[in-house]
Amino acid sequence: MPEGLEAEIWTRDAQSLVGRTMTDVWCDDRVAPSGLRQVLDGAVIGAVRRRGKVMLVDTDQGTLGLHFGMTGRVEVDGHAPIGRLEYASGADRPEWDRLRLWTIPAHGGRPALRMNDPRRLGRLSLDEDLCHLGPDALSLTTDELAAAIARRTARIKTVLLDQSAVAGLGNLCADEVLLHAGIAPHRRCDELTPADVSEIVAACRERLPLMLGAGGSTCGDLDPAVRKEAGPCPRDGADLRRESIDGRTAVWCPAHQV
DNA sequence: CGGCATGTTTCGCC
DNA sequence: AGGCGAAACATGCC
Repeated sequence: MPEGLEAEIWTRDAQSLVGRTMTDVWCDDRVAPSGLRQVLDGAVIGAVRRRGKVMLVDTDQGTLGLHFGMTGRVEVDGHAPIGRLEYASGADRPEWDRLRLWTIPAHGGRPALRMNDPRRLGRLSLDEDLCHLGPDALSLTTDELAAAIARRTARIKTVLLDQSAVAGLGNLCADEVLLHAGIAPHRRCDELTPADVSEIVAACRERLPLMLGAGGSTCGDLDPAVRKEAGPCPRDGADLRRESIDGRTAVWCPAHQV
């Protein structure tokens, strides 16, 4: 589930934590840097923000970073802003918790911030250098994308998923953007025209805010059911194609994505 | 049981 | 040096 859109939704929800003091921090040491708890204990939260797919909690003692991997999710004050999960049939077992963070003021006895991640591909970081991340997909400009794909020869979808090229896009959003841009996912970057680049940026600006408002990366035209069935294209009714491109499942319409 | 999964990191090869 | 592409990672689900 977690792409940049989910990180944005959780980040917005966690704004309620700003100004609070961390009174207790617990984490799964297998996914956290050593010393994380000691550093953050007693820290005051100054801001909660997002860079690409990463949620960042700024404190007066350091910045905590939350990477969600394939299956990470967040709960704030016992409330999950994204309740329905595509994965794990909604299961949320305590042993999958990777972070529990209590604060003052508190909201009942529950952690103010909790990350749960069944597959444990997610990570926690402290004062991580994120300078390698490219421009954010939600505010992407034509110049930025043109610069990101310049001198690159890989498939456009693969580059859209490269966080150092564009930050925030995951497999679902990349397919959605290309569907609306009318660009086939296997097209090579060096054969895209300026008009193609503009179409991709326009699709980002049009689709990503809509999906964000609708609930995230699973709320596009290519929702999980459509992806699985690979039935008719939601735009023109042609049969969707489902294939692996550079190790990721791509769903696209061979009729209008050229 | 085999295969697949919304992500990143690592490694060999240009 | 840095891009490309495949494999590995960890674990649950269909």
